[in-house]
Amino acid sequence: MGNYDLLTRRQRAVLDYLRENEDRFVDAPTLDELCDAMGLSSRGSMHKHVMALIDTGFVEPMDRKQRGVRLRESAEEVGERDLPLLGAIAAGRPIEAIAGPDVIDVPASLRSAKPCYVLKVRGDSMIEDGILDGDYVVIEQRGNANNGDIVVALIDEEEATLKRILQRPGEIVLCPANSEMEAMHFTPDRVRIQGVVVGQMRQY
Amino acid sequence: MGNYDLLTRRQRAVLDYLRENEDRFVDAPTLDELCDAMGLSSRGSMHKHVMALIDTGFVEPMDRKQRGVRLRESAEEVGERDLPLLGAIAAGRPIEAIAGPDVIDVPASLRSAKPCYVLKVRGDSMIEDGILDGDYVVIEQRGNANNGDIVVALIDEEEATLKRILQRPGEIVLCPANSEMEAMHFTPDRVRIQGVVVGQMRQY
DNA sequence: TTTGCAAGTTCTCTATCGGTTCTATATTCT
DNA sequence: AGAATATAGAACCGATAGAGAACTTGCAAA
Repeated sequence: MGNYDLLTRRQRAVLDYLRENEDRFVDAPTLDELCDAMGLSSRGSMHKHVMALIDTGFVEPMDRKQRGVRLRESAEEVGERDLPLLGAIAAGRPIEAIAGPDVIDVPASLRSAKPCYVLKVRGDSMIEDGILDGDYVVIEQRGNANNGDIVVALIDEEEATLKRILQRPGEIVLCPANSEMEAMHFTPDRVRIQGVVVGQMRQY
Repeated sequence: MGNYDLLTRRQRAVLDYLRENEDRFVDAPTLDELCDAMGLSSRGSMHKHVMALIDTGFVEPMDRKQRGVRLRESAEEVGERDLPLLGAIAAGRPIEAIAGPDVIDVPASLRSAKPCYVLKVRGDSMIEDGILDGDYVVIEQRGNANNGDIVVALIDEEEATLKRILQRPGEIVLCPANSEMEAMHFTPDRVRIQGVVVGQMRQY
């Protein structure tokens, strides 16, 4: 997300105006309307400011789009460290929505630079790796993993599960960390990796 | 960070003014504004003072940027969420200093409102409670605990240990979560509670 | 399909702001 | 007295800002 400090005063003024009047407009405002609102008389000048806001990421690019011109606030108020809390993961079920906030604060040390999200763990299948029922795991979103990684895997496009992965020729093994459970063997086409655990948090 | 003693009186005055009025300015002040505030009439003179502050590292370099007199104060940037990382705790030894940063970023959800600090866990004594070697635990600093809490306990004013606590009349039991270890029994006068685990973090 | 207009894009030109660099002069301290 | 510190003021120039014109493009009405 853009850095507020990089903006000039006028750019900030435009941004502030957009934020404060986000709901006032049915469609996004046109450059002319913005000029009008801010006492300018040159569309070209306003265009320059808006481009600066697009460059810094505060405004959605509006390439050529006409009519109800796209000056939308891309900024969810998601702070830098808030990651989306997608839901709860339990072995053998789809990821399940949970009540409560849909973002969660994660320190930089527990996440990677890549896109991440958070899941709440249900069940004891990884208990011997110290992942308990109720823990939060930080997942780096990617489609591949190294052997030994703990991954979120989607089986038959249907069941999500959190397991340690072993990729062998023609076979993928998903290993629970619970001696009462069995490792599961699949053909590679049935398993899709959705992410890799990079951090974990527990509240007491 | 710059050395305050290297500054001349006037430079110090400017720095003090900047610090005291950091939030008064929406934008960083201009040299002229600073002159105005401090009763000078020459931009050039102020420029020289500010350059001195930049040289000593108190102010961000403002290469040609407009309104560029920005404090480079680390004070604000040390967020509220940094907690002191006191060291490593291993059963039966004093808390041990460790290399690396001495603070660590902890999200609000993993700490309490009371004073907290962080310890790095050494050893497997709490493994069955999902606290592994290398994990970070967030400790709320207090001298008492409820039965069943995981606490940092100081034994004989000497050995620190992380255990689940059971307080019984005339006796305190410290229970590891590791079936290969034995619970330890002490008379209450030998044990001092130093804090209670309220959060936990693990990096993968 | 054509056509007209609304609205985004790209220019140039201009004014002002504000950081930078000078020189010259004063003040303070050793 | 001489060095370090401060101040004033002028000249310079890049950055910011706005105006306005010309061009392009998408949408919709004719």
